[in-house]
Amino acid sequence: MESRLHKKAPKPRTRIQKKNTETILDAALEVFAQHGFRGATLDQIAKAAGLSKPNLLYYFPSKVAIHRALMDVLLKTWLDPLREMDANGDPVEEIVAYALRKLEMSREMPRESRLFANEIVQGAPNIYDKIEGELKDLVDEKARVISGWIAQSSIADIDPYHLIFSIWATTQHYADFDVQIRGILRPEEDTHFDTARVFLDQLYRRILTPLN
Amino acid sequence: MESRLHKKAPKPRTRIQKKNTETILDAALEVFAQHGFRGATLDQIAKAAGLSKPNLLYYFPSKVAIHRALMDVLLKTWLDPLREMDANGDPVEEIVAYALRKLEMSREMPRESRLFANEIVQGAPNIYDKIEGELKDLVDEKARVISGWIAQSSIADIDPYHLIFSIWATTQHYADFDVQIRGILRPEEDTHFDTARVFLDQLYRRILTPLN
DNA sequence: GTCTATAGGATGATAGAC
DNA sequence: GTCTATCATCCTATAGAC
Repeated sequence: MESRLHKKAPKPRTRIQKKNTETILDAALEVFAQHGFRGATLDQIAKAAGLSKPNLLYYFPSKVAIHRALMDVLLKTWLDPLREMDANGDPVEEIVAYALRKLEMSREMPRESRLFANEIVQGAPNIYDKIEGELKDLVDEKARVISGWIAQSSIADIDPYHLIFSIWATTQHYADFDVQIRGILRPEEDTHFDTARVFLDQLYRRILTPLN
Repeated sequence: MESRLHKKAPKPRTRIQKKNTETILDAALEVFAQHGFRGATLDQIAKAAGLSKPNLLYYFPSKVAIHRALMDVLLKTWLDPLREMDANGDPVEEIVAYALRKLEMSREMPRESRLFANEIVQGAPNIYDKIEGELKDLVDEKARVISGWIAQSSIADIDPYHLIFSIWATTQHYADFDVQIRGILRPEEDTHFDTARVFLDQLYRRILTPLN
């Protein structure tokens, strides 16, 4: 017998269930990312998923349940690039590579970035505990690594936390403020990700390289 | 007789009208910034303004009218710091000063920053014309100024547009992602704006200073 | 599992007394 | 100018047929 403490989406057992669950989450990602939690409606999600509204609610018990399911996956994948930063690698290269990986994520997963941005800008009502928890823990750990690199003069002396913040800001900006950037740079194709890559590589390489 | 082409808020003529209009806009700024356009309700705004809902709609004909009134003021004040960047000043100092002014705005006007962020992340439905218009024009103009400085070797050779984007990103991040930063840095008081100032000063000074 | 129909509540906006 | 009462619509969620 299943737990009754929390209403949950049924664990997808059949192929159809799994497929529908994924379709719904993908549709929900699209809609939540563009309109925010409150601005998104089940009608929009249902339409995007090609299902009826009640059928949506057969797979997920409520609107918040869909959003929560998305958020659970999001934070994990969102932090993967930072986790990969290797304390034993070359300091400058590790940090620059991290920034470029983040930029790559903005290009490949702009919807996830905007979903996250919507949540944070509005006060992180649904993931504040995770920010104070696993996110803070990971950042603290990596900040210590960076501090170590600074102590051994492998990189220039800068605040590790604000360095990480600046990497988040500059890279996610290309996904979150995409319309603004397109409005200014105009070009039809997305060549601005290439120029952004060059810029950020140059930017972080220059601040990190020790002055000696 | 008044124009019937566009429903408008009554021009505030008496002191009371002016005061109420301002109270409403301030309340609306608070609520829209935190919940986005769709997430905000007239009830919330009315409560925050200390007025009844119908009384709100006496001063503004609709919810969108309030939002529009806010957006009109916003874009202007938002671009003021960039306008102040002086082609005749010292190049490095002008750009660093611009970045620090933007950071100051994030500290003093976080609600405006989040209002803007909400609008852009969700695709700028209400101000896209202004982005393609006055915003693009101003950025183009200042990018030319920066290109001139690069041409005369007063600053290092970097993409002017992405430089401006990075200034927007790194500074607005402290307002828009405030909860995240607080969750990680934790301190009770807002000392992180001081450390951010030091960091950004250092950051932009280092990339801009020519290598010669 | 999927649908139509609908309950039940919130929300933007208006009517009309004062 | 400001209020109470209310309308009309939209939205989340459920009931129940198939």
